Amino acid sequence: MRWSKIFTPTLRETPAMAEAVSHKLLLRAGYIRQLTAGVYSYLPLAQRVLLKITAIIREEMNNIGGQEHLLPALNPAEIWQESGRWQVMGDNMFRLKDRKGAELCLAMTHEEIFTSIARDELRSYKQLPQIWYHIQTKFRDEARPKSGMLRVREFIMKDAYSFDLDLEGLDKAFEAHREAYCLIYKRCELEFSIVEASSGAMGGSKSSEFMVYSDAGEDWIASCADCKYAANTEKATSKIPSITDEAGLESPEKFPTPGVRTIEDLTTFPGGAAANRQIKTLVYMLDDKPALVLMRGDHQLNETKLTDSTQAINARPAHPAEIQNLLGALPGSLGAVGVKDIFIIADKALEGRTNMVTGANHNDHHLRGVSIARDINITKWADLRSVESGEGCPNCSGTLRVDKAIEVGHIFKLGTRYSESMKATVLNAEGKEVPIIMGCYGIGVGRILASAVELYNDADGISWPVSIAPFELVITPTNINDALQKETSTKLYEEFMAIGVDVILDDRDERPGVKFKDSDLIGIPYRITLGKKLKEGKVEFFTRRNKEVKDVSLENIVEVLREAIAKANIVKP
RNA sequence: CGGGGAGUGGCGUAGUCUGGUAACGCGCUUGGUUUGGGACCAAGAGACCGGUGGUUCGAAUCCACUCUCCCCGACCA
Repeated sequence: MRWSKIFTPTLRETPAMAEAVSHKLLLRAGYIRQLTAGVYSYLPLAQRVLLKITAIIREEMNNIGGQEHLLPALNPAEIWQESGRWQVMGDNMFRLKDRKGAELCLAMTHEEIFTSIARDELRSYKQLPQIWYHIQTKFRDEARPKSGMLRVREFIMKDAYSFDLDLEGLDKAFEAHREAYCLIYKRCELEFSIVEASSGAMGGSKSSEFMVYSDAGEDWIASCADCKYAANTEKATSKIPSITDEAGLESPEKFPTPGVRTIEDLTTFPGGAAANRQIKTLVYMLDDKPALVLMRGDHQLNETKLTDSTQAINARPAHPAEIQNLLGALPGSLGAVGVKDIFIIADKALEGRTNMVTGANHNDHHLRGVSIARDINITKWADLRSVESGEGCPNCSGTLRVDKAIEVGHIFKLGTRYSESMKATVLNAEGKEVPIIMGCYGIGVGRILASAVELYNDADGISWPVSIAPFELVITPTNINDALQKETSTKLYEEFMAIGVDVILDDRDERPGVKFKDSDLIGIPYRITLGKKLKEGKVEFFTRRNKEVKDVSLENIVEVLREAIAKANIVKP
């Protein structure tokens, strides 16, 4: 490719809308343009990167026996109704009607479609196992797209589905994907970690996420330095010191607390209590049914844990009016003592506690001397608490830390969640009809691209890993009007192309500074510069990542470059 | 959905409070001089100021409504 021909609209200034580093750089370097919130056009540079990422994914998926399909993005409502997810997906699904009024949606994921193919076509256990995948555009009507490519409404995803006769087969498929994913991320040079995660609306038992630690991420990961424990905070548990209470009063005692609205207020109020001696009472609507959620005063509720433990599809905090109606008081004075006929779920950290303080369901009044078991009619106990940095590792004596991360992949053991609801069965060796055991395995292709930029950038721009860079090498004659430079650079360019190096020749009639700035911004890993020393048969070899420059003779330059990129495990798209 | 911010040539902004017919930098075009880290000089092109309605002799500026985007939160296979 000649630079004079490629469309690379680089910008000197960053568009004001961008916040995340990857978003700014991808815009500035001419990779992407935004069409509307959460929807981007991938310009030629980005497309080159995407093709390289998907080539790596394809190779590793094919290596574990994956067979590539390409499934529709436009789906009829019926198939989603069959699995029950037409409702479950709620507002996150883009829905539309065709001219006949039939309901359709834009697929968010493809369990239903792949399962329907399996149901229609797989008859016998002899046809198992299967691993099917595709790389497709998916749609999600995110409430708030953000951070450039990291949270979008239209995105490219590789998703794979495994079909097995039994759980052993599923375990094997799951493990095969785990290993393939590790190879994929390694080859993209992403530093990642595998964490336990919630399965959420996907259903199924076990799920693992592949996370890239980055402040641009949206997930919080709890991890232990002393052992291998790592989990998304929506799933993570921790050890915390137990608290010994005094027996306290015979029965709860109501006392006035004018102006007290928060846990914090009550800790300083005369006759109040430390946060860890308070019961925080939250009111949630779980699928439009009210529930009281009880937490220790100093603990934070994790809503994913709440929905996971109650099987609720939608959970939202109740509105003040709903709360007033339900409990007769407003937030700040709420409690569960004496409450009947309402679902009450309590965090395990409250188990066995006595002599606590909580709201009295009477504005500006609280109760002291509350003993959970004696005074509150708990419907269900569950782990609802978000773990915090500094708490104890659940697996060893280490300490947990909590960091932000970008989710770049997620693998699930689905089991029979879809095969049962959609009746995808095969006959086993005994001639008995059994549901197919499924797994599903996703990779966010655009997120790999964005994560790589988040990980590899500096003041001058992007510094791509060689394996996914839009070009591996740029040849830069500092003055294209110099006959020797022009001739030599063209010769080198053709030579590198002939041996399969992905090279771009910067044949523009621009000042050297412009060329250097552009190639640094775009992030091409290696540059060969032809300048004054060319007359002595020397060119400059520049490494983008560490800015190292060395003079190399013309005879050796091909070999030097070849060695440099040999280390990257490159697949040609 | 709650809170905050912003829409002015391609990009970044000023102008809005205090109404008088749009300015600056970058980029772009042409000519010339330059050529190792985003050159310089000169001459140009390019904006009905997000939209609709209103107030006014006159609106980018004031008022009402509305659309869109960004950020925080909520939400998020």
